This record gives sequence, structure tokens and C-alpha cells, in this order.
Amino acid sequence: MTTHPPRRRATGRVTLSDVAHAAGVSPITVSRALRGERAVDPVLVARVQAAVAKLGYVPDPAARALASRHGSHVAVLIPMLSNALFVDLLEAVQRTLRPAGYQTLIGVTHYDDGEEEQLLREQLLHRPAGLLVTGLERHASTRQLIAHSGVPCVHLMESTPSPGVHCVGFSQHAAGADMTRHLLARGRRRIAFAAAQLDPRTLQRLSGWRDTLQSAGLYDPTLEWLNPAPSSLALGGRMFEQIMGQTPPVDAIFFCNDDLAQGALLAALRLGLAVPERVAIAGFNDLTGSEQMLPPLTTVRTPRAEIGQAAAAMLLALMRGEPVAQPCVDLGYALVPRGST
Amino acid sequence: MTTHPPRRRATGRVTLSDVAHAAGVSPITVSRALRGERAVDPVLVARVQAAVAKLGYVPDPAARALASRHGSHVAVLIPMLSNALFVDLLEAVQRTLRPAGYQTLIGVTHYDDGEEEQLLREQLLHRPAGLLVTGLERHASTRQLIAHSGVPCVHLMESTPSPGVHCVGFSQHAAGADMTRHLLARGRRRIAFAAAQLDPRTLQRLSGWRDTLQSAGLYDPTLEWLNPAPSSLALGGRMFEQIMGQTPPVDAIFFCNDDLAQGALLAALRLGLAVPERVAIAGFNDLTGSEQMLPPLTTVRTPRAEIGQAAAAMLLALMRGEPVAQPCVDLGYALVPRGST
DNA sequence: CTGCCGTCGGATAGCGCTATCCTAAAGACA
DNA sequence: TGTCTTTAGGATAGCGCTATCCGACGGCAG
Repeated sequence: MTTHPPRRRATGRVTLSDVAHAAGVSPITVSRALRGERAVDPVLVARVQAAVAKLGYVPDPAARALASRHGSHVAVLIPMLSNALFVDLLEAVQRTLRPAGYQTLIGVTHYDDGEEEQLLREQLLHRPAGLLVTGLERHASTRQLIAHSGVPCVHLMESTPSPGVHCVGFSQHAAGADMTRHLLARGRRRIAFAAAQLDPRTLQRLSGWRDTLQSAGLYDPTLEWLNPAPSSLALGGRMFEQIMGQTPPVDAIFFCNDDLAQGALLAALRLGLAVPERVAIAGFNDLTGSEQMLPPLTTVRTPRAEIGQAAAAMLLALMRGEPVAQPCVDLGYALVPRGST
Repeated sequence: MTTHPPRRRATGRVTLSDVAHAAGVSPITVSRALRGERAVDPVLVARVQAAVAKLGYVPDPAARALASRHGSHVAVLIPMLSNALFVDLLEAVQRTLRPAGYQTLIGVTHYDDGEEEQLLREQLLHRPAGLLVTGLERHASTRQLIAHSGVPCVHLMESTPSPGVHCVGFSQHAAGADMTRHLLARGRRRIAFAAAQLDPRTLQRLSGWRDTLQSAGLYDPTLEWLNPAPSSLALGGRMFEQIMGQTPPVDAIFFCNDDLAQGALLAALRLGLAVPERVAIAGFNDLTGSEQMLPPLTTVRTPRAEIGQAAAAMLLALMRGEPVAQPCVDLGYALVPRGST
């Protein structure tokens, strides 16, 4: 047996050395046994684990981060916490990452590219073990920041295969097109598209709507109602009133998300306009409450919990250096026809 | 001038030593100049700042955390991210803490005491500089964990002065009583209280309602409708239907939050029950959409953004070791009478 | 039997900062 | 003037881990 430094220090903290001493091995062996790094004699591993349990040892994340040059947390960048979509995503991400020993550091970008880059810069200083970001499009400088950092990164909510990029999502374009086809199938001819916030995913849905209407020979640019303001029930109501004032009249409105559509349904009630008889209304994301509306809202159910779960799992593999079978995963979506169309 | 270690290392990272070398001072002087710790000659401070700017130096949080035994982040424990209340709170907290250089680590407890304790344990390992927790009531063991950790802590959403405790909120009991008095003033006599989730704040509102009805001689235990399930629009609708089946009939329902109340309003529309003629409906928190409902929902506006901001500011003072004038701050609330009552 | 390689534990040397002690110089007070 | 404070910079010694190199040992081919 070799020499081991004696236990010193009177602080309450149990260190690796304490465990090493109790197990009769060197600190580095404890470190390796605990991390599964390199092969360690099973007998020693057992001794170490016994000592850990006896002393109640817990590794110090700060010391680990300093020595290994990366933290035990994952940075997540999302646009907004006030959108239930991202809350569901986060919930699933945390549920997957926490059991694996990773903390989740949430950054809210407010749909602002500059703020996203600033946040990312701050997060990267903390040397996260992994990165989860919303969407594929962003400033070149931000993209470079990610690539340069060497931190494994998975993109959320979109699914466009491209070399070196990992992503989990679905085709926003196809979803937009599908909903538009649904409205056409219901006999609607003047289908407006109403959107707020105008983030990249919204614009992809817009182009799905536009392509479909163009193929059907029903496209009219005055049917596009785009408002860069943040999405809300109140805005949905106002946009509804505006759109209903249009001539020739529209017979359907496809809102880019359920918030707006719910606001529109409430406005229709207030104005006494029959839905879907006078105008059909559709939303997107199937948020809480859409089913409770009067009439219940037709929408597209998006697999956000599944996306969060799958993306976190993929990131876990990347962080462990394991190969990833499929770098871009498409989890699909489901059209949910209800009373409003 | 004294000797300084030479710059070595080829990594991209600029260290304190690099700055010290460039400024012609020792590393510890740079450290002190940057932190404002102890007095440093203004001339040297200027030289250090120039060197920092020139080299683009940024301190390494991990090294700081290890050496100083506490991180540069604040841990926040909230029950749910799907409740807009806490999102608003968080938003304000981050807006206050980030400019001061603190990251926010969010922990979601799901209204579960066990999960809260587990989460807190994990968070504490990371040695946060401060702690923000929702509410005052919790397991003795969790409370002890906080006290024992020595980490400054501010409690959110309640305001009950008690020695050694810092909190920012308002009186949930008074708010519950006020809304009840409002309904009484509107001539209602059988006022039900409907609640879900049943967290401590909800129960305080309940007792405000109960005390007020008892004083008025109108209390009846069958008017209490408590459901431990999570709050949602759908549940609000179901509870509404149940309560409306009660005899003798109620003429008002005070829901413990706007989610439930909104669901109730939608259910009333569906069932063709006139609000407020047949039954008055009130909510709590003034969430997005409550004003858009049909009729608009009477509710209590809670100053959650202000609470987040004030609590973060108080925590900042505690973390800096500054004295706090008022350990328990009551930010009040505002009754918002609208069409539903 | 020799030498080579693969395996696995250990010693060493930091990671990039800050707490702490030390010391020289500048005021304070009689 | 001499002693007792203050004031402020620097050297030293870690914080609690992990990366890296070293060397002992055992198996195995020639």
C-alpha cells in the first residue's frame, strides 16, 4: 500500500481524499471509479462505493468544472417562457437531463437575435456540457459562437437535415400546408393567414399555407395578415375584427398559433359571428384551453414533450461522445379537427 | 516593481495573470480591483481596467466558485412553469439579477415538498450565491437545509413578518377576504369558493373567504369546493358544472385562480347560463385573457412582476452583505371588478 | 527465457481564481 | 521623535477535483 495524504480540514464537506482514505486507495482512483473513466478493479470500485455511501460524499461541481474544463449543466435557449409550447419543451428536457446528473440553465431570448447572442456568450463562459437552442436560423456570428465553442448542440422544433447539425422537430412547412388543405377540404376558398411574432417557424408555416393556396389557384396576397407584435389573446381578437372587415370576405382564418385563435373565437362570440358557419378558425400547437373553447378549436398538435425528450436524449449521447444514429429527427405532428372548422 | 510569473499557456483563454502582467501588477491586485474588494489605488484600478479591455478578459465562474466557495448564480424554486404567475415572477427576477452578473438557476418543484427538498439539495451543492423560494411554508427539514446552508434567502408571494425571514409578497388572506366582500357588496348571498392544487397560498385565500362569510353569517361548509388536482381550464369547467348542480343554488363562485374561472366562464357559455345574472364568477391573479372573456372576468391583480423585482433587489443587498431596511415587504394587490360580477 | 505490449494504480501538476497572512509605508497621537 | 495604528500591495497556499505521465505487473509470442 502506498502513502495517502491524511484527512485534514474541519469543514463539513467530505472530499474525494476523505473517500480515498476510507477506501484505502488514492484519490485519482476514487475519481476514476466514480466516473467510470478507464477500467478500475471491481473490488476497488466496490470499496470506493462503500466509502462514498458511508461518508455521504458528493462531488463538488465547481471543482469538477474547473479541473475538467466543462460544467455539469446544459444551457437551454428558448424565446419565451410565456408560451406554453416552450414550457412543455423545458419540462420534458429537465425530466430527461436531471436523472443523468445535469442541471438545466434556462436563457430566455425574447425572440431577439442580439439578446440570444449575448445570452449565449454568458452561458458559454460557464462552460456548459451541452447546448439546446430553439430553431436553426440565427445570426452567423451566433452560429459561429456555437461551432467555435465545441460544445455539443441540438436544435429544437425544426427538422431540416444539414451536415454537422443535430436537430429534433418536425416540418413546420408541411404542418402549415396540411392545415390549409384541411380548410380547403372543408370547402373554404378565401383562407386568410394571420400571424404575430413572426419568428422563423411561423414564417415556415406561412409558406406552407401560401404554397398550398397557390397550387389551388386561391392565393391572394391580401389574405396575409402579419403583425410583428407579440402574440396574445387580445391581439388575436383585434386581428379577427380587422380581417372580418375585409372585402371580399374571408371564409376561414388560419392563425399561426392557438393564442391568437382563442382570442379570435372570443371576439367572434362577442360580435355574434357564427363559427364555423360564417368563418372557420384554425390555430396551431393545441395549447391548453383550445379544446374548451366555444366552439372547440381546430388546431395542430405538436409533439413538444417528445421533442424535448428526444433532443435531451440526443444531447446526452453527444455529451458522452457516443455516436448518434440520426442527427435530424422528425417527430411529426397531428391535425386535430374540431368544431371551429 | 516586483516579480510576476510569466504568461504561459497557449489556450485561447485570457487569465487573471495575463491581465496582471499587462497591467504591471500582481494577480491578486487585479482580482481586488475587479471585485472592488478592499481599497486599491485608483491609478492601478485604471491600469487594470485598461488591460482587461485590451485583452478582453472575462473571469472564469468555475474558478471563482471554487476559490470563493460560492457561485455567481441564484437558485430559484417555483412550483410550476405552466402558471403564468410564476413566469412573470421569473421574468422580473432575471431582469434584475442578470445586470448584476448573476445567472438564474430555475428549479420546478411541481408543488411537491419532497421534490422541493431534493431540488434544493442539488442546487445547494452548486453553492448558489442566493436563494429565492416560493412561499413560507415547507417541511422543517427543508427549512433547516436553507438555514444551515448559510445562503441568503428571500421568500416570494407571501408577506408574514417573522424573525430572520426575508419575504416579499402580499396578504393572500386579505385578498381573499376583499374579493368576498366585493361579492357581498354585489348582493350575493351564497358564495362558493372553488379551488384546485390547494397550495398554501390558495388555502390562505380560502380562509380569507371563510372568515368574511362567517362574519356575515353566511358561511356554509358545503360552499367549499376543494380539488387537489392541478388547476386547468377543463377542471374549472367541470367544477362549475358540479357547483351549479348544488341546492340551494349558489349565486356566486370565487375561484382560487383565473384558469379555473376562465374554464367556468366558457362552461357557462356552453350551458347557456347567464353570467353574472344567474351566477357571478370571480378569479384570482388577473392572467392574460381574463379581460377578453365573455363577460370579462372580475379578478384580483397581483403585483408579481413587482414582487420578483423587489425580491431580487433585496437578495442582491443580502448577498452583498448590506443591511435590509425592511425584511418583509407587502406590495399589496388590486381588486379588478369586471363584467362577470 | 527474453522482450514487448496492454492493463491499471499512483504521483504529480495544475485548472484560474481568492482567502489569508505578511510587510512596507503612511498617518495618528502623545 | 518614537510608537501605535491604519492602509494597501504582494507572496503563499490552497479550493476539490481531473489530465497526464509513470511505472509495476502479468500475459504472451518468438
